[in-house]
Amino acid sequence: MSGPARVTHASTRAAVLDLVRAAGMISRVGLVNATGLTGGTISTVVRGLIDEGLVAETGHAESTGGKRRVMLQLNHFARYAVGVHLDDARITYVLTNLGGAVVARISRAGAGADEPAAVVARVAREADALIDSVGVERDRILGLGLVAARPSEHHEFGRALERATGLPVVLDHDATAAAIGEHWSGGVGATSTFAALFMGTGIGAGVVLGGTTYRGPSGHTGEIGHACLDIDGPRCWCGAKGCLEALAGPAAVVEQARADRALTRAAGLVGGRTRAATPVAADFAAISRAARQGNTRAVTLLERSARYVAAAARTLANVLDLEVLVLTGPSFAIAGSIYLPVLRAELDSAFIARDVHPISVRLSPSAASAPAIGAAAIVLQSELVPRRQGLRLPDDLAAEEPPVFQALR
Amino acid sequence: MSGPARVTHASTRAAVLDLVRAAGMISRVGLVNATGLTGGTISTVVRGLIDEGLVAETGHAESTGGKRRVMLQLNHFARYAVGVHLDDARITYVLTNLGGAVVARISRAGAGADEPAAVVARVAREADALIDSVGVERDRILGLGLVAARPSEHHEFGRALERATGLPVVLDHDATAAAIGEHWSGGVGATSTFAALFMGTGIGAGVVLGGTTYRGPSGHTGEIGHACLDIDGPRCWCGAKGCLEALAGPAAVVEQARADRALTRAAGLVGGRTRAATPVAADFAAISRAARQGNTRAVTLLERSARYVAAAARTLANVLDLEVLVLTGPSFAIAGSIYLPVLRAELDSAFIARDVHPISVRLSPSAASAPAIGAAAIVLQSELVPRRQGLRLPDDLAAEEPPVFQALR
DNA sequence: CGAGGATTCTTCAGTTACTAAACAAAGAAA
DNA sequence: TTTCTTTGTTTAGTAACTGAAGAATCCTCG
Repeated sequence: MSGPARVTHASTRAAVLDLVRAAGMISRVGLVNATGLTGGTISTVVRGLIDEGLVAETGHAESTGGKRRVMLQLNHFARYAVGVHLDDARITYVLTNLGGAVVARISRAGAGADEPAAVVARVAREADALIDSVGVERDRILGLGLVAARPSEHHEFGRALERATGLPVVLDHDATAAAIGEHWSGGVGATSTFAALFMGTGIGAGVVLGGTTYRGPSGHTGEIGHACLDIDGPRCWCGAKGCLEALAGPAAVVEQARADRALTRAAGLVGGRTRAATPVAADFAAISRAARQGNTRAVTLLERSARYVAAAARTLANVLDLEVLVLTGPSFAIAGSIYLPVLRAELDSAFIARDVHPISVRLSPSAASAPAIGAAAIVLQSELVPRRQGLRLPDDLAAEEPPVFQALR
Repeated sequence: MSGPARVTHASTRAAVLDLVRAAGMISRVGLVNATGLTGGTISTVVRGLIDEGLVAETGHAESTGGKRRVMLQLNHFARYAVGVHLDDARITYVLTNLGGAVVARISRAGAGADEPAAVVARVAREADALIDSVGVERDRILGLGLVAARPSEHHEFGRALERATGLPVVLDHDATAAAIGEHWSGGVGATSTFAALFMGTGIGAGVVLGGTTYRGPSGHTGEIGHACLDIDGPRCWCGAKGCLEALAGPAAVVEQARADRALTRAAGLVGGRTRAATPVAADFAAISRAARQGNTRAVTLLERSARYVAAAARTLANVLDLEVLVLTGPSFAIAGSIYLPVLRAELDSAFIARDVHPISVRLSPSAASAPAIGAAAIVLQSELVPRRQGLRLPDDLAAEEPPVFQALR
C-alpha cells in the first residue's frame, strides 16, 4: 500500500473539528475533499464527533445528481469557555460558546493594588457568577483563558486561579489572544497568514501563519510597537530610539494633545488636570471623539499617528508576507475609522507582494472586547485542536552524549 | 501484523536523519531521548538508514556503567547536491556533500542578454563539468538547487534545466537559501528561530522559525529591505518612502559615495565614469576596501548605512522573537566587519526580549558563497527531510459546497 | 575469574489509525 | 419502472508505532 497520509495534525479528529468550525457548514464529502482523507475515515471520525455532541447534522444540501449531502455543523452550545482580560483599569469577563460567540459578559473595576490572594478569590467569584448567570453546567466549561499585556507577570496568578476555580487556565498575550479570536470566529480563512494589530495603551501584534499561531521561542513575537521608524527619533523606554510606540502610540498622541492648549480645552482632556484611573485611555478616547466631531487639530494629530502606524504595518506585512491585517483592541475600537483608511492606502500602494496577492485590511467587529473573547478562543483551541506535538528536537544534543569517543575497532 | 523489517514512516525517518545531521554524532539512546520514540522504533529506523548508506556507525561512547553506546554519524559522502546561484554578474556553482560542505566550486561570468536556451545548455554543461571534476557518480546527486534574487522570473528556466540535466531542480530565493544553508551546516541549533540577513545589491532576509523554513503564502517573506525607517524619507522603487534599501542599501551607499568627489577619487569608483558589468557591487566593494584602509569618509558612509540596517534588524528581531541573526551575502562578505559591531550594539541594547533570552548576532563564515551553498542545502533538505504534508485546508470551503440548503425533516 | 547488575540494542506480538474496496442508500434521469 | 450518479458505511488489510521481553555488552566486586 502506498498510504502516505499519516497526518501531521496532532489528531485527525482535531483537524476535522477545526474544518467544521472554519467552514461553518460542511458535508462529509466536503471534509474528504478538504482533508485528503478517505470517506471511510471521515465517516468514523464524524460519528465520534456526533457521539460526543460536538457536531450535529443540520440539514441537506440540494442534490447534484445523486444522494443529497448531509450537512454538518458545530454544535455551538455543546461546550463553553471563559475569557478574562486583566487590564489596569478593568477586568472583563466573557463566556463564549464553541463558535466563539459571546453568551454572557461582565466588566468590573481593575484590581489596582489589592492583595493578590484577594484578587484571585474575587476573579474566581466573578467568573462563577458569569457562568451561573446563564445556567451552564460546570462540566461543559472547557477552561478559562487569561490574557494581559504582560502575561509573564501573571503566571502565579494563573496557577492560583486554576486552584480556585477548578478550571484549566491558559495564559497568553492580549495581542495573540485577539488574533486567535479573529481566527476562531471565522473572519479570516482557515489557513490564512494574518496579523492582528492590537492597540491598547501600547501597540502589539498577534501573528497567525498559515493557520497556526506563532508565538516565538519566548512568546515575544509581534512586538511591532518597537519597530523603528526614525533612527534619530525620541528615546523609548525599551532602550531604542524612534519606536512606533514612542512616536505614535496612544500615550504619545495624548502627550502631544496635552501640549496643545486649545485641543486640551476642546476635547476636555482630564490627564492634564486630575488623576484619573487611566488617563491615557480616557484622553485618547476624548481626542478620538473630538476628531469624529470635526476638530481639525485632533484629526491632524490622529492622522499623523496613523501614518506611523501604517508604515509599521507595511513593514510587518512585508516581513511576514501577510494576507490579512485586522485592527483590533480598545484604541482601534475608538479610533479605527480614522486609522483604517490610512493603513489601507499605505498597503494598497506599497505592500511589496501586492501584485502577487492582495492584502486585506479591516477593522475587527469586536475590537473593544477582543482580548477577552480571544482569551476564551485560546481555551477552545487548546482543548479542541491541541497543538501538533512534533518530535522534540533539543538544541544541545551533544550535551546528552558522553563527551569521549574511541574509534571503531 | 509482525512482518519483518518494515519500512518506517517517512516523516519519522526524516526526523531521525535530521537529528543525526544536527547532532553530528549521536547514539540510538540519544535519539530515543531526543525524539520521544521508543527504542524499538529507533532501532528499525536506524537500521533502514544504515542500509541506505545514509548513516554509519562510527565508534563507541565510553560506558556509563553498562554496554557502551554505538555512535552514529551522517555518512557525508553518501549523497551530493549541486547549488547554482544566478547573479547578474556571475553564475556560481557548488557541489556539496550531505553535510553541506563544499566539495567543488566554480564560478563563471553571468548570462547577460544571452538567449535563454543557450543559457540552459551552458548551465547544464557547467554543472556537469563540476560533477565530473570530482568524479561523483550521477545517481548520488540528489538534485540541483537554483537560487536568484527574483526566483519567480526563473520558473521556466528551472524546468528547462531539469530536462537538460536530468536532475530534480528546486528554485528558491537567495536569502531563504542562505538561511537554509546556515541551518543545514549546523551553525545554529536544530530548532532555533533565526533569520539570515542577506545583503547583495538589495537587502532581504531568510526566516527559519523553530527549525522550519518560513516562506509565507507567496514566498515573499523577509522583505526587510522595504522596512520603513523614515516615513518622510526618499521614495523607493517599491512605491513607499523611507525604505531601508533606499536609505542604506549598497546601491544607496554607492550613490552617496559618488556624490563625494574626494571619496570617488580615493576609492577609485568606476560607476561614475564607465559602464562596468556590475557597477554597484564593484563600487560597494571599493568603498568597503577604502573604509578598511582607514578612509574616514568611507567609514562614515558605511557606519551610517549600518545604523539603518541595525534599526531594521532590531525591528525584524522584535517582530519574530529571534534567537540568532546571521549576516550573509556578498555585501556582508565584504563589509561585514563594519556592520557587525553596529548591529550587535543595537540588539544588545534594544532587543525587546533581551532580558528573557539573548540574541546572537554573527557573520556567516561563508557569506560570499552563501546563496550557492544554500541552494545545495535546499536540495538536501527537500530530498532528505521532506516537508510534512499537513492536511489541505482550502480557504473557501463554502465555495465547494452547494449553496442552497433545506431544513432537516 | 566469574557472578551479578547496569545499560544498550533487538525482536516480536499487539494496537491504532489509516486505506481500499465493496456495499448500501437516496435521489435524478430515462 | 430501470439505470445511473452521488453519498455515506462497513469491512478486511496494513503501515507504523508501543511495550515488554530478551540478547548482547560492559563494569564492578567478591
